[in-house]
Amino acid sequence: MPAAERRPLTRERVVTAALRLADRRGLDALSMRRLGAALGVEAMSLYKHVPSKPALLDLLVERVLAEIVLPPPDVTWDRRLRHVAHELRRVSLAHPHVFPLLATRVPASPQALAPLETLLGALADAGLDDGETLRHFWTVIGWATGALLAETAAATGAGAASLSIPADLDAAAFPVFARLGAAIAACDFAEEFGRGLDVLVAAVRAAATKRQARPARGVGARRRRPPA
Amino acid sequence: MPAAERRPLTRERVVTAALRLADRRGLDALSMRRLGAALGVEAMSLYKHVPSKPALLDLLVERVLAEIVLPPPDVTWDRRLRHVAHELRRVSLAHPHVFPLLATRVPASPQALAPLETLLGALADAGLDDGETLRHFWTVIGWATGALLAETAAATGAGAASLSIPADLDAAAFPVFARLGAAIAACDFAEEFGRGLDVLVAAVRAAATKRQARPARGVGARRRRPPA
DNA sequence: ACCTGAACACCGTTCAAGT
DNA sequence: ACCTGAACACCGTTCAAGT
Repeated sequence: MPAAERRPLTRERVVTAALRLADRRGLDALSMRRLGAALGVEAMSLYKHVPSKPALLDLLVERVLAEIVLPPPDVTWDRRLRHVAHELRRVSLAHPHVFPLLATRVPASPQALAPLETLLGALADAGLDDGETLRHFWTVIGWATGALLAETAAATGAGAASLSIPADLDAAAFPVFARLGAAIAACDFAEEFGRGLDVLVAAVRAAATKRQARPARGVGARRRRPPA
Repeated sequence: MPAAERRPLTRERVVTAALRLADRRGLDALSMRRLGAALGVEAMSLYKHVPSKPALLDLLVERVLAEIVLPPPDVTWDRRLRHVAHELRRVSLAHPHVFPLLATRVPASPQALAPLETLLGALADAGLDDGETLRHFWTVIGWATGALLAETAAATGAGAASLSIPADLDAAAFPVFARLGAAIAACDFAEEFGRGLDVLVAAVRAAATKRQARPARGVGARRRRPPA
């Protein structure tokens, strides 16, 4: 193993090396000791730049989310929504071993929050009120999380394709399952991601259209704000 | 700590004790040594009943999913869909520390697969073709996974509410985020789960209606007119 | 002031030795 | 045949001692 360059250790270098280690050898291989070795340093030196291992995992999440390229702000809301979703898919597949962390830990830095703001903005611009915006935000985020958890698990070969038909499945007790078995096994993740997005964009459009047909009723419009 | 009963150790007792330990003290506290201690036995004795710790975690997932009560088969498809979703939410909140495992590991036993079969059956009965059934299946599963990951994280106090506004958020750079901050913090998970379900049921209904309005086209078969 | 060796309190798992 | 003590190869983290 060639000694790592003697550049001074920084938080950025630590996170970069951690991401590389996780990408190459999986999350289980990411130990403080191994990470130190990859940087040509003792494990204990890492604690100068990172408070703890959980904190390092949070930094990993922020780093990956920061790789998302935002859409130009002047395109239609549905293109912005699709853009963010596809970018999330892109960076997730670039770091499939890390994805379970993305699904589990919440980012706090502005860079990691920016894609979420873009998504919220797209939904608001679709014509949803605040409550509907939040609701559809959760639906999109939740759907993407679940879909990508399945796809990244398949990519790492770890947890099977998130739904595989056991060989000894009782076809009489599980008729639909048995019928769809082939379709499940042959699932084209890329196409399914696009079609799932179609379903959700259509749902947003339907909600917005319905709202437009209704007499306008803002959130809290009935209540009067107390004077500041 | 009272010595556990001297009943003979079985796989079932091991899984039960593991679930109780994870529920009470969190997943991090579930070590083979501690689990052995809870059963009044040495850690190494567990390996007689369970091949490894990852295998034990899989058994934990199966146990929790088996707690789902299936709907009666004779109710409408949308009630069956809602029933399964609400049951998944119920058992998830009964074991919030275990939920990250549910989102990450795929069940294989018939008992754990039964709720999925019910969900697939409901979608097929809604009038979707095979491809659409699978697509909406993923949408529902993905959405529920994401929503419950957020809710269980909030319940364990672990990862914040999956979306919290940092105190120092730049309101100018994150206008929608800042506007929705209060609504996010006050989110009523139970109501939001129901409304998210409404969105997805409506999406299924729309797809089914659209299909019905289309000239019938079976999977891989051109429509053939029955002789008049 | 920075880095680190040794140490502490743990892990999952193996296996030879006990009963 | 079953159980287990000791051991192996690791963990994350602390801290006093070195430079």
